[in-house]
Amino acid sequence: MNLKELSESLGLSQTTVSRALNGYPEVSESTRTRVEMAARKFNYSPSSRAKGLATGKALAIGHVIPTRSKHEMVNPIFGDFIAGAGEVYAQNNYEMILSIVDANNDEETVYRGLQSRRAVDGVVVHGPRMEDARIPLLNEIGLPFIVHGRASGIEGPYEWLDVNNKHAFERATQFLIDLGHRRIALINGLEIMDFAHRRRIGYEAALTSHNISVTPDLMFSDEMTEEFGYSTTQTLLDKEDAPTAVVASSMIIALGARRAIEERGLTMGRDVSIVTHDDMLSYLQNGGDVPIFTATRSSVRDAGRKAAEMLLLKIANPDAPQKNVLLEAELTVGQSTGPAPS
Amino acid sequence: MNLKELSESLGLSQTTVSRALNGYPEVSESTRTRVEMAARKFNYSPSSRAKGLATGKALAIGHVIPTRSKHEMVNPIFGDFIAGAGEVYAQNNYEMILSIVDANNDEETVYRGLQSRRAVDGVVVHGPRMEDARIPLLNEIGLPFIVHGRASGIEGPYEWLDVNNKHAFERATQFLIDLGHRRIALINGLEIMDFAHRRRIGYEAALTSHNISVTPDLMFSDEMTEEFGYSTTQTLLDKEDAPTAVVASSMIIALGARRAIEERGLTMGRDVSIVTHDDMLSYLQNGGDVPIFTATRSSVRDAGRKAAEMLLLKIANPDAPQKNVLLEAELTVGQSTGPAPS
DNA sequence: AGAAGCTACCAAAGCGCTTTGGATGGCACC
DNA sequence: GGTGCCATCCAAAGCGCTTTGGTAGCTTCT
Repeated sequence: MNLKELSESLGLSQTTVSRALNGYPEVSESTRTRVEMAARKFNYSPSSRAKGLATGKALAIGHVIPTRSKHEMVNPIFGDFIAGAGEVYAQNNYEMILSIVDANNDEETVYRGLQSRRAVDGVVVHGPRMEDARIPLLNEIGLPFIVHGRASGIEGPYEWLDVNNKHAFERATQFLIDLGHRRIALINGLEIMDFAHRRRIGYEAALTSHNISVTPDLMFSDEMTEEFGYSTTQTLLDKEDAPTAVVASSMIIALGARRAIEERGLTMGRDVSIVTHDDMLSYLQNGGDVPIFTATRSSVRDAGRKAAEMLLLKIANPDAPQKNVLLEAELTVGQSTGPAPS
Repeated sequence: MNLKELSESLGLSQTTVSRALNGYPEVSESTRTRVEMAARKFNYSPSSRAKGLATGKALAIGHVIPTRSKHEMVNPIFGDFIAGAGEVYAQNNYEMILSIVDANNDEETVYRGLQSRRAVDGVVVHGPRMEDARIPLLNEIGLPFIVHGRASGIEGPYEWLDVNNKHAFERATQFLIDLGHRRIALINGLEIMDFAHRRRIGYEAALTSHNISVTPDLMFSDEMTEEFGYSTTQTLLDKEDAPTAVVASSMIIALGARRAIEERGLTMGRDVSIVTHDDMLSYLQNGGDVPIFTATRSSVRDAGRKAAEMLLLKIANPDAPQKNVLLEAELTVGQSTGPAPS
C-alpha cells in the first residue's frame, strides 16, 4: 500500500492525504480522521526512502563502532548506550544505523561515506581518544555530531556529553584517603582513551592534594578485561608494600580484582578496599541492598538517551549554540570499602 | 555532488555514469575508469535514499533488540554478534539498522513498521523464545528473516543458524561424568529462551544415559548475571551433599560461580569443577595458554557473520530452499575441571 | 452586488537515482 | 554500396513521497 493507492481508495488527492497524515492545518478534522483510520486499516506508513528523498533528510542517526584492533574491541558499554539512544530515536521516528569499522575499512572512509550517501542526518562519536581526529573530520565534512565523552587536545568547540571522570575519580580516591588509605592503586583503561586519561588526572589530584606521592608502579592502564583486573591485582598484592586500596575503571576490572583478592583468602572491604566506576550496565548490576562495590556510578543508558536528544535538537536547529553536558557520577558506598588496615 | 552534477562535469549522460559505476558491460573501459576517477575525486556516492527508491530495495537489514523488561535486557552477546554481522553488511554495501523495543512499543508494531516503511530488506531475529510469535508474524507479513537460534514448538520451516546447544551441553556433562563427577549442577539461563531449554535437555540426556538421576534441586534457571552465578553456587555449596561440578550457561555466570567457590577457600578444578559455555566475547576472554575455564565454545561474532551472509543470500535469491546451519561448539579443556574429589 | 478572505482541496514538479527503449557510428561481410 | 551487427552512449520515465502554487466555493464585509 502506497500513498497513491491510499488516496485513491479515499477519493482524495495525494496532497491531502499526505498533509492529513503529517498534521498540516489545511485539512478538515473530519477528513483527517477518515484518512488516519484508513492508514491504520491498511497498515500504511510512508516509505522512508521516498520520504527521505522528498524532504532531503535521512531521518536516521549513525553510530560508528570501531572494532579494528584488539585495542578497540567491541565495547561492553556499547549495548546499553545504544539502548538508551534507540528509545529516543523510536519516539522521534528516526532510524538508528550502525556501521562497523574493522581492519578492512578505515574510519575516515566510513564517515565520509555516510555523509556522501546521505545515509544519516548526524552521528554519535563513541569512545573519543586523545586528540581524536574524527572531530576535525566531521567538522570539515559538515556532518552534525555529538561526542559521548570528550577529546583532550582538540581546539575549537564541539558538542559533547560526558561524565565528569576527573571529579568522579578524585572523589573516589579522596574517599579512600578519608578512610585512612595511603597506598592506593589505579587500574585504568587504555590512556589513549580520553576518559581514562581524565580519570588518572582525578586520581592524581586527590593524592597530590594530600601530599601522597604519585607513584607510577601503582598505576596500570590497559584494555579493561577481567583478566587485566585479576593479574594486575595479583601483581599488586605480591608487592612487599602492597596497596591497601584500589580504584578500578570498570566493573569488569573490579570483578577481576576481587578474584585476586579472594583467591588469597583476603576480604574485600577489610584487607583491601575497592572503588570502581559503575556504568550501570544491565547485565552487570552492582546489586544488593548494600551494593557489592563502592562505586562512582553513572548510567550509560541514560547518557545514550541524553546524547540522542541533544543530537536531534542540534539537527532540528543547527544554528543553536553548542551545548555541552557534564554529568556528575554519584558516589555510592557498598561493601567493598572500609578503613585502612593498621 | 549528485549524479547529475557528476555526469555534467564529465560530459556524459546520467545513464552512462550510473552504468559505469554499477559495473554494467555496455560502457567502454576507458570511460569507466574516467568515471571512477571522477567519482573518487569528488567523493561521490549515490544517495542511498534515491537508490533505494529507484531499485525498490532498502539495502538495509534490521536488527530488533528487545529491552522491554528485566527479562529481556540488553544482551551482552549482542555487541559481538552485531560486530560480526556488520562486517558482512559493510562488504556488501548494506546498512544495518537497529530498533529498540521497550515498554512503549510492542514488538509486532516494530516489525510491521519496518516492513511497511520499507526500511529494511530483511531482519535478524535475536534471542528466540519457546514458540516465538515473531516467526509466524514475519512469515505472515512476508519480511525475509533469519533466526539466530531456533524456536522450539514452531511448525513450518524457517531459516536459522544455531549452536548445537543440546549436544554441547551433553558433551560438557559427559566430560564431567567421565572425570568421575556424579552430582553435577546446571546453572542455566531463563528457560523461556530456547537456547536454555535445549541446554537443559542436553544436560539431562548425559545424566540419564549414565543412570544418574536428574534432580530439580540441582538445576537453576534465571537471568544470566554474575550475581545469579554467585548466589546459586553459594546455595549449592551449602548443601550437605554439595555437587562436585557445575555446568554454567555463560562466562558471566561462571565468574560468579568461581567467586563463590574461591570465597570459601575452595579451588576450582580441584574441589569443584566448572564447565561453562563461552561465546568468545571480545571483552570476556577465556584467556591464557591453558584457558581458565573448561568451556564449550562458539564464537558469537562468527555466528553474526554467518547469519548475515545467509540472510543476504536469501534476499538475493528468495526462492532458494531454506537453509539451516547448526554449529558445533568445541569443547576446550581449561583449568576449571579435574577429577571428582573422592 | 462585488471585493476580500477563508477553508478545503488538488495537479504537477521535484528529490536523485535506475532502467527501458532507443540512437549513433564504425566495422565486417556479401 | 548496402545490410547487419556490435559497441557505446543517451533521453525520458518512473520509484513514492513532499511541497509549491494554485482553484473552487463559501462567508463576511462594505
